[in-house]
Amino acid sequence: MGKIIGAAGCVCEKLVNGSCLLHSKGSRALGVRYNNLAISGSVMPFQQLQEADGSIEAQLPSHMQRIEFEKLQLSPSSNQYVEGTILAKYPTHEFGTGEKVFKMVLEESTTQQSVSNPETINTFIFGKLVNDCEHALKQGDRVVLTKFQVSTSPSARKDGRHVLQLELSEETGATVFVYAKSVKESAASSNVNSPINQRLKIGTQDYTYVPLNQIKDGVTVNVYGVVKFFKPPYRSKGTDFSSTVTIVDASNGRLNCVLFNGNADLLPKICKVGDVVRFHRIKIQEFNNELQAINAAGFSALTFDGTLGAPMKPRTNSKSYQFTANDQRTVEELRRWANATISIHKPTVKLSEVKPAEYFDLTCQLIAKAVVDRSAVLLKVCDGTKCPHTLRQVPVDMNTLEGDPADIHRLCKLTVDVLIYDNHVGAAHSLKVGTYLTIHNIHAKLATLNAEKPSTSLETVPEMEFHLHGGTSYGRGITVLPEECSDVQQLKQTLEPAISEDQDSLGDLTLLETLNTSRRPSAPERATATRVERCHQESATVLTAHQHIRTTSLRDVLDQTPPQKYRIRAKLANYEPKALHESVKLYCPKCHSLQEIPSDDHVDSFLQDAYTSGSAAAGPDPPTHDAPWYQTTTWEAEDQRRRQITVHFVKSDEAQSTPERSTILVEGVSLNELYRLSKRFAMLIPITSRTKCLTLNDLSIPFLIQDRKWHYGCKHCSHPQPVNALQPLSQTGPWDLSVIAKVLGVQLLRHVFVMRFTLDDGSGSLDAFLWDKVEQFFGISAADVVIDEALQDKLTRIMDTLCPPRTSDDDCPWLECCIKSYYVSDGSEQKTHYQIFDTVVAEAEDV
DNA sequence: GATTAGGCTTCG
Repeated sequence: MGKIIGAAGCVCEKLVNGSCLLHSKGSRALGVRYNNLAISGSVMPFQQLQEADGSIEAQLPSHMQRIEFEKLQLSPSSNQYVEGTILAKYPTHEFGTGEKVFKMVLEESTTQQSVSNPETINTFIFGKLVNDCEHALKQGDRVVLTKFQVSTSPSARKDGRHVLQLELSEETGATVFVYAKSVKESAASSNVNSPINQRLKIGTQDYTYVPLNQIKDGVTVNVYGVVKFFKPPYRSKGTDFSSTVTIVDASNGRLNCVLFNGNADLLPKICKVGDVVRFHRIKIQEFNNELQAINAAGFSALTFDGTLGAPMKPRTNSKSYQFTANDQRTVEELRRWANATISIHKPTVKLSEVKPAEYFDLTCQLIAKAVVDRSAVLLKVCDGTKCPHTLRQVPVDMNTLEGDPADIHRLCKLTVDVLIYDNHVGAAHSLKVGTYLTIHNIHAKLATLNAEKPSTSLETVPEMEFHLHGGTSYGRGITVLPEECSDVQQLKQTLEPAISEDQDSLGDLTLLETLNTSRRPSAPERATATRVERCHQESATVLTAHQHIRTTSLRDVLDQTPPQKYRIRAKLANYEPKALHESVKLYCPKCHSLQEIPSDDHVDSFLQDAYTSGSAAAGPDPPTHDAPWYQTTTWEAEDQRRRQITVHFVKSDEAQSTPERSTILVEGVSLNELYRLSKRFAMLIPITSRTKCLTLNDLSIPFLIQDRKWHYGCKHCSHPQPVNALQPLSQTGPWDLSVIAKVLGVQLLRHVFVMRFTLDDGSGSLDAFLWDKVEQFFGISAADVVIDEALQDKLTRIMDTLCPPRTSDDDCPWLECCIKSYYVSDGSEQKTHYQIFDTVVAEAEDV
């Protein structure tokens, strides 16, 4: 105890020989001796102090005063000293004159208080002093510097450190004091198997840290370790958040820790593998023939960036943690060990390096986000590098995209779409745009691979998509990174130049890519798209995607074999059918069959036949009585046949007050009555009661009319159920079309536009089908246009614009289109067909 | 007041 240990070669000897400091007892005595030395002016330029109880002031001349970094001035007084911890130490450099210099970064430190907002300062050691202490000083050492000089730091703006820097050389009488390790500590750290644990003096409390290879079952211990694996906090199936952390240390020990807390903030704030953690109070128990740790009462965690030289500021939510110089030393040692231990590292992957099918951790900035559906959130993220793969753009409702449109536009070449699924959706929801994140175990999936296509084909470009799948396997999850984290600092450095570079290289057309959407664009979007597109392309149609693909001439399209996809530019020479109402068909999404909408005549005669055959069959009388879920009314039609009309009013609370919103089941009605009733009632289901129970008709006529829209079922794919199956629904309020269809066993047919466009670009001509299943191309609902005259007029106007009647070819507008080619087998031969996709009509701005 | 999870890839 109390021994002064000389450190640096001859300096040490001189110190030991030239002063009577050996065997002194206690720091006060030490202080006096130093005092004497300092006053005598013979103080050695580099000395080690015993780290012991008591403050450093006691060991320095009494007139010396500590000056905090922030109070430093260009001309310091000679009785000032600074104290700090070596955050980084750089290799020695030799000037042409033979003089040596090395640089250190010092962090202001205190011994027994929590460290908050530490300041760092660049420090240069010159001349002979370099020889004295370049090997003796280590990262993590606490030093006291006297008689230093102060100058302005030329690199302050770049490295963010103090605007001043310290310079020390023997000539000016500078001295470097360094705290020596205690004997006990040295013994513990030099032999990790030693039963003597590393004991660190912290204020009034002793904390013992157990090397991981000495962990025993049934005890509660404190440990230090380097994170080898971790799962970011996630909501467990119980009441708590859970986080799994595997730590390792130099003892070759390894410990799986399963941590729970109702507050995710109280779990360790680990950002990446390699972080250093200090856990207080973990309980060791056995599970699956292995020891594992669970957080015990009073558990607290500190997490440190694992980067060498990074600030010693722990991430924690704990308000009262203690952190000593010895803690700093331990963290530094673990950092050094971990950085030299390859198995702990996880390679960082930038977007520019992503390989197909790879799972990796992506550290990035959140540029925008959008809810896709209940199970997925879209994050648009950027890491400052450009992903070389063709990226899948996730179609998204622009109205739900959260983020600065200018940023989204500016960065669209550098951002990737990441789909976040299932249990991660909640976390994704709460992310703020602009945040720095790590998305752990993101999956880079290549959608298609087809290398042997011509370069103009869309298929040649396999699209990469990024998913964060559900579950927590492999640490899947999202971590919000704190600003000061070294990864964020690095990321910022990458992002800034990338962003400014990108700004210049972007054309206006990229705006369209941000508008990429498979749904019908909203009117303002269409208008914007139209304006941009008109200005560049003067096209009557615009693409909703694939703007990066270059245009192919129709002659080249015709020369190539299907299947292919192209971007083309052509004029609409002709189209069919000219009678636009004929362009709407019924499509079955299940069997993909296409059929005409039954004509009024057809429905009328069907209804008449149904009644006639019903009467002729002389079956049981239609059930005219009430049922628990409907009330029945019958009356006679005023026609020659004294036809009986039966209406069953489905009971619901709403029906009592608003007949316009009620549902009726009708029997024995004519076409005219069907029309009239459908105007009055929200929902109408034509039925027949030729059998004992109420049944649907045979799907030759609409099975349901809702808000005047006639809905049909597929004869091939439906398995009609008795209408009584609807009874349970009558309790649940407003009825949903798809639910009714499902309950009644009906496969709904969809209204679609089907037209044939004859396209001509001068190099060639081809017929392409317009198959507008999602009401995208015209921006008009095919189901609505059937019953809405205004929409029919609009459709006519659009077609007159695309293909003006009675004008010369010169007045025809150009159409920008995506088309794909495919084979259709015609029994004996295969014919090539073309279909338009991802294209919408550029609406006139006043529409 | 116990339970949760206890690393080990995916519906999209």
